[in-house]
Amino acid sequence: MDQLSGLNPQQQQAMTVGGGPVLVLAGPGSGKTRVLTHRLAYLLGPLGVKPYNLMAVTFTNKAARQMEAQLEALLGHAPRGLTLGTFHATCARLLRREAQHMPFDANFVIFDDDDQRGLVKRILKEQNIDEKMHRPQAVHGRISRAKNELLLPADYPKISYRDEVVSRVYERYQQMLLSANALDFDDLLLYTAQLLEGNPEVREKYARRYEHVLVDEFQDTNQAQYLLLKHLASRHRNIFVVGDTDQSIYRWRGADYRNIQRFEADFPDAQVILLEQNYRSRQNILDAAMAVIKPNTHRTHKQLFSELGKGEKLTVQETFDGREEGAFIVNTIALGVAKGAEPGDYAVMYRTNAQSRQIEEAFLHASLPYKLVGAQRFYGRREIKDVLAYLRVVHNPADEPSLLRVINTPTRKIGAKTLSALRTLASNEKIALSAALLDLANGEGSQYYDAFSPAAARALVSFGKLLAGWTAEAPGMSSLQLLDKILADIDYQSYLDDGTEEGLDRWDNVLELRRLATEYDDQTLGDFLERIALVSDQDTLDDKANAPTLLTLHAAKGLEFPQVFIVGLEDGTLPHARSFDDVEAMEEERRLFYVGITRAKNRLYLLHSANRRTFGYSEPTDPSRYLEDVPDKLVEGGNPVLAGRPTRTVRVDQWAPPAEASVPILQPDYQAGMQVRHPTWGEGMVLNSKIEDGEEIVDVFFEDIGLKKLAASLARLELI
DNA sequence: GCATCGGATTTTTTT
DNA sequence: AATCCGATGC
Repeated sequence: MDQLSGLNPQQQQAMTVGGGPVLVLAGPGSGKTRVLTHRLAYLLGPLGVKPYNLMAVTFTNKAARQMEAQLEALLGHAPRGLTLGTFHATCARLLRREAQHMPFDANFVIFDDDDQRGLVKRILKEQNIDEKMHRPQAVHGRISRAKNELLLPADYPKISYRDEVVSRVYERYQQMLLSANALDFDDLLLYTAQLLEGNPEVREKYARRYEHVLVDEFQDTNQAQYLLLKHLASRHRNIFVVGDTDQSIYRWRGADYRNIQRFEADFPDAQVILLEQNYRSRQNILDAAMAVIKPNTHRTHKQLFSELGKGEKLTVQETFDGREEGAFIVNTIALGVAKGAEPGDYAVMYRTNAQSRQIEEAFLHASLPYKLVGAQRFYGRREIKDVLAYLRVVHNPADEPSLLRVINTPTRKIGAKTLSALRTLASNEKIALSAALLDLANGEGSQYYDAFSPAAARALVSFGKLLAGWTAEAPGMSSLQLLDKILADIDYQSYLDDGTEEGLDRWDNVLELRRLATEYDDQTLGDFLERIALVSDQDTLDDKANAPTLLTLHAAKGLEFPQVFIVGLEDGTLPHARSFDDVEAMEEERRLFYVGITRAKNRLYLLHSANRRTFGYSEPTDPSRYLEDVPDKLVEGGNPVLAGRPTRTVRVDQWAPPAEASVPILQPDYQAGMQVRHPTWGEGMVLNSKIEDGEEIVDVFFEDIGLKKLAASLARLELI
């Protein structure tokens, strides 16, 4: 295999550079991921490094999976034993392995956002702190920030009264997490960094093991991540990091692009390699990107260049309001598709998740399918959280928040009063709530039975029996079997089915979770739960569906699309109003815009709307100040935002739908004669397929049950 | 113990 | 606009 094939000289240099610290400064589209994968292949192949001695960290699981696949293609086989994953997943694995050194045990659960906020809330209540004055989210934000900066509760600076409160809550928060045998996202990094810092034996073990450490998106590492990398590389000093300060967009969660400077200071012998050639975008797009990022301070200019030609000019368009913005997008896509573009070529990017709704409505209205990136949308749902909470309690009985969530869902007549009695009992006996419940499962034989009123005792006993049953059977069951048993035991389907459409939707979501469990059925319950806790938004992206993608600018990092819309380019939205009074935050907003621009390969649409609705009120807006930095000559018809030009608001509503747009823009994926397999009905033959209301409807003849009409997007058909 | 209603509050971005 | 919270009534 010629490993050097297809790489430019700088990329080759990065791939084959000798040992020691290496810093690759890579502009957008310069083939960062390619370089990382090729370097891994180079180390594993020609240099003969064992997979076991390599670590590569990425920011999303998707990126990790992509690298894995490319690596397999380069090597001809899948390397076994390679440490490749996100920071969080890698740390979680390490902590489980080293749990004997930690104040928690190996089957800890990972608390998500909701759990974290819920915990803070409980503490605020417990300590009689006014939630109005100290918003749970804000308090948690400060705690999270402290952890990212390696500040422990004891070291938390107490300058103001607010600090005093945060510090008190922080301390209790850590206690409560430990007592639930739980870690939050930040803990995964913090504890790992602490372990490596404080325990020389463990540090040596891993520092010896990892002969090479490779890091993607280095500009978005925080202090905890930096410290742990430093320790991991302390023995061999072969640390290879790739980053771009201009794409640093996670300052608010502790990321510190100054880590790049820190790296150069800590490793003065670091070799620096610059990747400037862009293989993604047309030159017009790169010129716009450079012009937009230029006003930022403290940056070294990168001359982005492309050999793909100038390409088409950009479109800067004002619409009347958000509704028309959606209509403009949908019309433009319909027109483009009618002229031969693929629906999947398009992406729509926005600053805040709330903006997606109106865009979705426009797509729904036009019966156009779309893909929405965002894991939270699924995993944050009540029914999903409920079911996961059951699994979590069985996996880790110490998880009190989950226990409290499920103990009365569906309702079992265990209300506030009974709960507080149970709590009192548990704290008097110094046992966990779950332990008390498991004992109560013995009915009248339980030593705790008489501590409750007869009705309360009965309710607790029956729940205790359920819990005891699951806990006893779980070890011999797969996640899927356990899930099914729980769903059946609590009759969750009838609980959800309240006769409304929404109830059915909720049950569908549970079935979707069940499908996910099927995928991970060969893994342990702990792996399954961890997997779910650490999914990133990008991980939910379905590459196969040929439909436009809707996503936030943050979620767009690392991705590319032939045609890109960046919408809501108004002062207050991008830059976001919350950033106005902070110079650094404003620079980050600009970088966010830059990241969005550089996602586009061929065509870029910049949209702003004269009126924007927030909190239910529609208000006039000003175009984003960043639009003024887009050079006149790069924009079709000139940049309308520049002084002296009349605005040209289109009223899309009044457009006659373009004739071409009425052509169905979906092409059937199936055609008559194809052999397919359905998960329940087995093999069959496609008799016909057509597009109806934006859905592909396939007629399939199954041997056993005959003719069925199926929606291609829902039935999980598999081509044979 | 549970359902309903009205009012307040919310939106930045995510592993 | 949508969700969350607390108070009220059953």
